[in-house]
Amino acid sequence: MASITQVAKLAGVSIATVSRYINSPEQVKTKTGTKVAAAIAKTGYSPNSLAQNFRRGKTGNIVVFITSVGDPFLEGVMRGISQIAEEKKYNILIQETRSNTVSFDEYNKMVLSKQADGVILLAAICPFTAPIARPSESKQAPLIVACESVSEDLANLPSVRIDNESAAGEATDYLINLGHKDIAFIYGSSNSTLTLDRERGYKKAMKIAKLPIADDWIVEGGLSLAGARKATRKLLNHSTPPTAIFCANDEMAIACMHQIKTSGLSVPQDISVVGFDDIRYAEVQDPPLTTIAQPAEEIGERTILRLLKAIEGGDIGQNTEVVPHKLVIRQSAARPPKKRK
Amino acid sequence: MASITQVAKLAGVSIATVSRYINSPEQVKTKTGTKVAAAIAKTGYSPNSLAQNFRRGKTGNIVVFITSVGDPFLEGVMRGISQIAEEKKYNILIQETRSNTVSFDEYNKMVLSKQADGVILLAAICPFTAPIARPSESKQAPLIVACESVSEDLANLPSVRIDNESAAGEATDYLINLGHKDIAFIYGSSNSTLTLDRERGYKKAMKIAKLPIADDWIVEGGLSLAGARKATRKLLNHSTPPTAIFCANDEMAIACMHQIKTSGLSVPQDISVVGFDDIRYAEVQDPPLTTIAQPAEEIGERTILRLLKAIEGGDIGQNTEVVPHKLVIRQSAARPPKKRK
DNA sequence: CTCCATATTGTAATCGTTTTCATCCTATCT
DNA sequence: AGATAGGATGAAAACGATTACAATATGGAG
Repeated sequence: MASITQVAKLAGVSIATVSRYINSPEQVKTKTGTKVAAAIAKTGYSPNSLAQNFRRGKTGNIVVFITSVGDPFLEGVMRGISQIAEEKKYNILIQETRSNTVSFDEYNKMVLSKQADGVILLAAICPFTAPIARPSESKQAPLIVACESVSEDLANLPSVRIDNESAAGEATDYLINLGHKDIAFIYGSSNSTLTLDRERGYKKAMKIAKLPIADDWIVEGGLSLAGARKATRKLLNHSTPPTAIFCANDEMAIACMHQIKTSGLSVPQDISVVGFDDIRYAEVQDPPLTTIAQPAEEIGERTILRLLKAIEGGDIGQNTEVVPHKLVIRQSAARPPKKRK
Repeated sequence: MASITQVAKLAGVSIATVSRYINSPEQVKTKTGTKVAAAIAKTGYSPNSLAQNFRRGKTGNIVVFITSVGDPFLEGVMRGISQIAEEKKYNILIQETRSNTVSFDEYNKMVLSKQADGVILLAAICPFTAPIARPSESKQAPLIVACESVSEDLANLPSVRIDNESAAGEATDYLINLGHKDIAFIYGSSNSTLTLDRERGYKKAMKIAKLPIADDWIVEGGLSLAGARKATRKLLNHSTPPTAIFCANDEMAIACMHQIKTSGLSVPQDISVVGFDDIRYAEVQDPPLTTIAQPAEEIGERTILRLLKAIEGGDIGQNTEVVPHKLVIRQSAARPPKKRK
């Protein structure tokens, strides 16, 4: 409520002095400082950050877009992001996109209109609608993509992620090496390029192993528990059900395992399950879930470091930074049952 | 980059007209409108929201403080909040507090300094340090607490939540009615008043049933999987282990079940487990977790509605709004084993 | 064609800071 | 004591939008 003018008046100094006292106290004489401090205390003054931001031309905020809170995978990445941001005195704000379709332009505008100094797209399922003729094409706002990969047809956005395709290939190979031939795949959503990458990896591995890829063994799990359960039921009702199911993320794998057990079968004796992401719930499942681990915290750190470099005038680059993944072997996958059919 | 001045110059009109064209197009003649539109397109102009916010004196943002993304419980509450906010044209920003201790004053200042029009504290574990002599005591910023209850010694903050104490009592009663006498409790953290409420409910129910409350049957689970596993191990190693364990939230209950099974016992045949919150992972556990469900979405809606009323000048009130909870019975709790000792 | 009401546009003040530049003071050196 | 360097302060411009008010244009009625 109180403005700097009132503080200045009360302290008997000019507003410039008050401003200096706040932003660089060493510039003002101790004696004046105490007077100002007293006036601030008395008025309960707190700088109007709207005015500050306006004047300074920056907010000190970085907005991270996520699909929704409550996704355990985000935790590690956010930790990496927040730690660095805190050191560098930036404030992290998270915004949920939910099911809203947000175009690339809208993200860009967010920065152009100064609502944020930079933007991170974190595993956000968003149909990256190609930008309509961008006006000042030269000026790309500081924006970086984490975890998600970006469709080819769009600008070559800078990003940090694992090689989802290779990782999915490894997971599939693991199942193949265990002796599985009938391997199904539950993908997330056709909006999620990340999920599509994983599907590609699965298919490639199957093809290399010369194993059949039945169309009806690739089903959509909608990235949700309910969706994955339904998908699993569909697979179990198949005339020749698979002996292994590879799920595009852990959330779906957990639901998948649950559905298998509910149907009276056991994991991994009857059917093996492999997930992706290694969320914290994976290892406390029964059986503990075999999955692909992402270096979440490292991804977060690298992402924000590149973004900050861009914000502070450096070049963010156009390339995709690939970080290593790891297959974490637990107990949800084993050799296929001897007898079949 | 481009400012309203440049657009005005290019369109051959005054900045007032440009402003009007953007904010209330019906006030400007169609012909002028097209000129302005052309200029905007050409310059790629996007209003500087820093200037807008400054001038308008509000941001249109509401900040929700949470401890961390990745907590599945938050999902429902946030859905409720976001839906209403969207209708009312407010923007929801989430900020993680992590382990940082944030004082009440800091939240208050956030609004006073106009960074947000209002603040929601959502299940945020924060030591509500009492405000230091508040200056303009009269002016309480629009701030409301969701889910968490607030310690007595602090100002009577408005809040929306379930009756954690009663709910915990019901859960405990449920175990007692099943025939359990040796019931342990895993609490979250001594920082979390919400957890303390649940502990109180547990103790009260035990006392009413005249059952012993052994001190070493109340252990800290740290609100984490790892912490709860450790706590469970401690309970299992007890000279007379409990036949039932009530956990202050589902996350810990899931870890608790896992630890019990890892130790070669089974749930619920050997030990019953009950959780709290009914996060989405609860029902896909093996066995599905019996727990207390909160009407998360409703909590979110009520919270934001009250906050918006306060922002728009109404009175937010000082009272706690209590919404109904529900015991969800699944398969993680059963009668205690016949033989004991 | 003139006049008036109304629709449209322009001028300029304003929001609360930060910051440049000029001014004034103080202390040190000669 | 006088000169001067440098530290502390103040005056005022600037940031980019919104908006009250004034000015001008437009159109219809008489």
